[in-house]
Amino acid sequence: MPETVVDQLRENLGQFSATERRVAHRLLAEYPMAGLQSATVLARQVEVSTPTVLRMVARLGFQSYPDFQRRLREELTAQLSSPLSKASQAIRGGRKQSRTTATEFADAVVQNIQETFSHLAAHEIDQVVKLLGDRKQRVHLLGGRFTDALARYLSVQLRIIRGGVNHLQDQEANWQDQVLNMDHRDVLLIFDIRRYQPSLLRLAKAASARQAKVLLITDQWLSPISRLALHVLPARISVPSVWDSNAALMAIAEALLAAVTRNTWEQSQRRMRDLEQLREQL
Amino acid sequence: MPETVVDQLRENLGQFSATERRVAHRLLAEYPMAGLQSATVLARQVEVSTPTVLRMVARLGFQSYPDFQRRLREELTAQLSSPLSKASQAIRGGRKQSRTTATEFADAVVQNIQETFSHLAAHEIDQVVKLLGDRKQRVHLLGGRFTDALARYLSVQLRIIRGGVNHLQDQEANWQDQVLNMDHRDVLLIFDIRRYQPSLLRLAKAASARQAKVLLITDQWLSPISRLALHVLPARISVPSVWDSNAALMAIAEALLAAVTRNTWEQSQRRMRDLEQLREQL
DNA sequence: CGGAAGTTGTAACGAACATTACATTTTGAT
DNA sequence: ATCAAAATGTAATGTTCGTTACAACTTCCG
Repeated sequence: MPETVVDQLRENLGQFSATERRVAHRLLAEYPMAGLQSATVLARQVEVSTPTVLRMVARLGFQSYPDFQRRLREELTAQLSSPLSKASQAIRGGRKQSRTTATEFADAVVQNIQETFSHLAAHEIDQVVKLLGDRKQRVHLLGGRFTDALARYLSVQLRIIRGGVNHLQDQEANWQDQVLNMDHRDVLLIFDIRRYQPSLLRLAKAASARQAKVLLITDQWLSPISRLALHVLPARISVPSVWDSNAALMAIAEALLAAVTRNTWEQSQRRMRDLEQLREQL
Repeated sequence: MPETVVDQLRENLGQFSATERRVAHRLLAEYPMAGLQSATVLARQVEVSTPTVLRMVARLGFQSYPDFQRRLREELTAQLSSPLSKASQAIRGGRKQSRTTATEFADAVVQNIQETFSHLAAHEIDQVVKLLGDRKQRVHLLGGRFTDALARYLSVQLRIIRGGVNHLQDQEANWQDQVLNMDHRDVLLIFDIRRYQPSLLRLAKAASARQAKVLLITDQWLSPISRLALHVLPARISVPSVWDSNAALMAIAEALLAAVTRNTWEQSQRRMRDLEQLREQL
């Protein structure tokens, strides 16, 4: 027997019809506020008829909608009175295998991010942010087999707030001519985690030899590129899976982007406005 | 200017009449549950007439009792969503002096991931994992402007453990012929967060019309695609930055991949070995 | 004691709401 | 393709609720 309404919702999600499920999703997403409104308002929000909301609540086992709301309020006061409600809620979550493992996975990711940031040097971050925000520098990004998606992600975002951003495409042959043109005004940000790719090291060496500044985001065991890199930001990547997790790397990338955006807000804002105009014209 | 309803109640306690004060005391004692009930019920509990309750609420400056309740709900969600960091709240409030540090950013990301997974339904995850692991299904992935990097990331990983994985490239024109060939044996996994892209909705509609199964990973406000989607996995994306964070989306993607890999380990392992051999030959 | 100002409850009204029955549409199986 | 079953929306109904007007009551000052 499920204890909380959240559990009840999650357990019965499969028995609901498609439309009822949309109601349930809204309740889960905006819990518990969505359920404290009137059924009519809730129905309007998910673009469903009022009876559908009521049927869903009835299928959860409640005698009436007011009954359902009363239960929500009771739960709420109980939850608010205990300070560590959040943790216990996550633990109480569910018994099914996949959910337990999904939660364990999430816990591992959370721990990775916390450890990652607790080990990062503020000085290192500041320097990287400064370089990425410097309009006099050209910025090149790339990653390995799995991490290249991150390089792409960051380059797309960075391009919005500044020019001179270049994502080195996958074909190694294309890199060469671009490296040839590099000098001290170029910044090369590389994502590289195990198993470290020799091709990335070769590129880093070539760029470094031409006075380009190499920045590295890697795992805690440090890619060999770290020896050439001006700044190194290591992240934790271990999770209960055969694969490694790139979530902490992404958190770093996003934190960098946020900082760059904030530090160069006037210029960034201007550029974003121009882009907006350009887009409307097309 | 009092921020919360509690403060407002305490400040105006002196101006209330004796009976009104009893109402206020009840509200303070059982906050905020007492205020989420109907005015009539609340009046009955403190043995006061309904108009007295309404007069008190009016004296607090609220236009109507529903107004008052709305405010309570808003306060409540704000309180529930960020129990651990008052710091981040202060920043969102708009103090320019307190600079958002990388740690605060990381805290927000961590909280996002925790909330995301605490709201995910086990049933939903199971079904998605099942579909992604089903070799009889073809899997297509794509995302929006920023989230397409995630689609790419997941497709690269998924391709290692199973065939029939397709990442729909950015040019919208290229989608069309691929959608034409879709039927009930196709699964379309879409990443779509605000600002939701109309082109993705169009594609989802076309695919859905051809009986392809649409899976959606979105933000907590749910992309319009959610109406067509067979399964929806919502994530939290708010961080102290002008940008949204995709970290929780990535965590979901990685959790899915881990589960699929585990559930179909024999087949996956075989394929990975074959790939390894193939790579050595090249 | 008398009267005015403030306080509180009663009662009536209208709006919003939950609920039900029913018609329509969709789905799935044969 | 055809039909039964399920799902969903529409419309009508009775209830609860918030709101307002007004009368009864209290308090306090002359």
